[in-house]
Amino acid sequence: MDLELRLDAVIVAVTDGAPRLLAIGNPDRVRLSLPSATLSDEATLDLAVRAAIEKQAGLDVRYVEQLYTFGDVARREQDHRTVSIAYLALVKETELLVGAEWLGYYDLLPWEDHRVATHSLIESQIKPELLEWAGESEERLGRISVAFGDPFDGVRVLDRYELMYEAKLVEEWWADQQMKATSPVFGDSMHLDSRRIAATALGRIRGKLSYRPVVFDLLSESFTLLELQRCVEALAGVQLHKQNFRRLIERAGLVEGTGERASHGGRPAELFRYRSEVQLERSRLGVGQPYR
Amino acid sequence: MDLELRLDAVIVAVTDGAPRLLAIGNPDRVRLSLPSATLSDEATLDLAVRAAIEKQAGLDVRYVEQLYTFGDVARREQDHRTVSIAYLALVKETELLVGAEWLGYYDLLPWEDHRVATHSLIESQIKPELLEWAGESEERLGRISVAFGDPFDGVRVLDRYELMYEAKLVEEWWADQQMKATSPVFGDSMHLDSRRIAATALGRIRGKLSYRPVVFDLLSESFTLLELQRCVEALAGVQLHKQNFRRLIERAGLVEGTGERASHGGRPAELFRYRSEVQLERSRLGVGQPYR
DNA sequence: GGACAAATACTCAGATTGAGTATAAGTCCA
DNA sequence: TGGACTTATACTCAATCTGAGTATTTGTCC
Repeated sequence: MDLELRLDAVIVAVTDGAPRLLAIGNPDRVRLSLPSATLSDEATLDLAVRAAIEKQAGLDVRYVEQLYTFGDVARREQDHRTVSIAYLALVKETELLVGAEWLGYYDLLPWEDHRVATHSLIESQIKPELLEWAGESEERLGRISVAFGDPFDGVRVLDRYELMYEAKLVEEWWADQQMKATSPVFGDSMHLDSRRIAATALGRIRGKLSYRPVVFDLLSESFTLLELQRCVEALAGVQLHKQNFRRLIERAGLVEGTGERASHGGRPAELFRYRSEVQLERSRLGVGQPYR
Repeated sequence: MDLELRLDAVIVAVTDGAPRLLAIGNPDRVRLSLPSATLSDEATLDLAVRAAIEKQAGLDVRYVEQLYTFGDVARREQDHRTVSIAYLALVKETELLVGAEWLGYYDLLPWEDHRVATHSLIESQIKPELLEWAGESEERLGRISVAFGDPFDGVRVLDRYELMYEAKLVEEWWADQQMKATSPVFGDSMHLDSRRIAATALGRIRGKLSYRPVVFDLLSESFTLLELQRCVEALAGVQLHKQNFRRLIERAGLVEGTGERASHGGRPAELFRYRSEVQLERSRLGVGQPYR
């Protein structure tokens, strides 16, 4: 069997309260896909990924983490296996080279953003389709109730995407069958597995949020507590309770005031910076998830 | 650069209150290593791993999960890269084929078992060495205090192994330099990266314990609550408070009584079985960690 | 100088957690 | 046959954490 090894990267930034990921044009000119590179001669995989990103996209990578290795035999071409090691990278959004663009995460996965009235999208459009697909199957009904159930579990992004795929509710399913969709599909599609990998990445970020200080790799050097909160909310896809959020941040000792203040047309807020020393003090950090 | 792709498996079982992992003999006849296979023609990586394990070891694999993909250029042989996709598999311990054996996890990583008086091993033997290695370095001191600090964070198994490695406290460091150890080393060593991968696996299991029902893949069909607790304790490496443990198990609805009872020389306990239906009911399950 | 926007300060009930005490129901052996 | 011993099971309780508020301050912008 023919074998190919690639590195794929989900490069994430948060701007204007929306998480975005970097996508590049594709030979087929239709769908975008994740940036991808062949494995170079660097000593470690992490270094190879960083090098590839900095070369291809010219971005200053703050954080890199291995996501998952995908290696299914391609649905379309048998007798050929692409093993792709997917990485998650966090950056600050900047100007891009031509050929690349930022996609809104919630344009790809609209059912993941619960800051807005996504509830109705799920309840009135998605769930009926899913339930029809499930029929009497206990197994399917169970998966639906866990993935889309109440309380909504933000981390299960991949579970939800896979349900959508199996229920033919995303264009990728139809593309994999080399068909045109004949029933409604949701969210903007991407090339091959790109959207699935992006879903994996979002789930990972949401999971880490609560016990690792990942947000700070997406923010500027200094920020107000509200900006911090908005960034977390964008990633988690939920609105948080301001007072409780602050209580937590303070208790965790994650940030320190700079003394300066920023004003955006309200009472000016103090500017804070991340105290990177906490990594050396405490073990479990991060800006939890619930405290709605 | 020469490139090779392999599948490695950390096959874990819990017997007599001790977590164990499967190791196989090695050509060098000295150190044991993890079972490993080349990638076969199965449609997915998971299937390839299952097939390899069932063929090589004849075990009934209950659960399989991808761990991590390691791909550093070998420290010993330059110009050659082995990319190994490591998997975690959970089984019930059974008889083994010749050439394979069960290793006690805490023989490999003695500093991980806090059910016994490991505290003194760390405080009196390991920490002094680590501190000497750290010297004045804030970064090193911080890592030590987080990895070995109080409260002890069970999940950071890999962090601890890596500190031990960097501080030359495990035989693998010396082997990688092709030297004989001239200062004390801790735990039984394995071939190349095997022990590092094993450490990754234990960390993963401990992490999952609290939100996925992984224990049940290691237990028999029916078990007493104490057996369940002992199994969790073995993996977590901590002793738990019996009453609080039971309170949690009941609240979670993870198990149901079978009506039968088992006696081991005390008041007979009721036998329970895992309610696999919970997976379809609730989202966040598992048998938490703390409730000391 | 008022309307507005956001920050900051407190409060409070209910749930969760860590740690016990008390008692029941078996086995084992002298 | 009846302790001694083991383990199960039932409750209790204080401290803390969480979710959800209310009230007050301090700026900016017309």
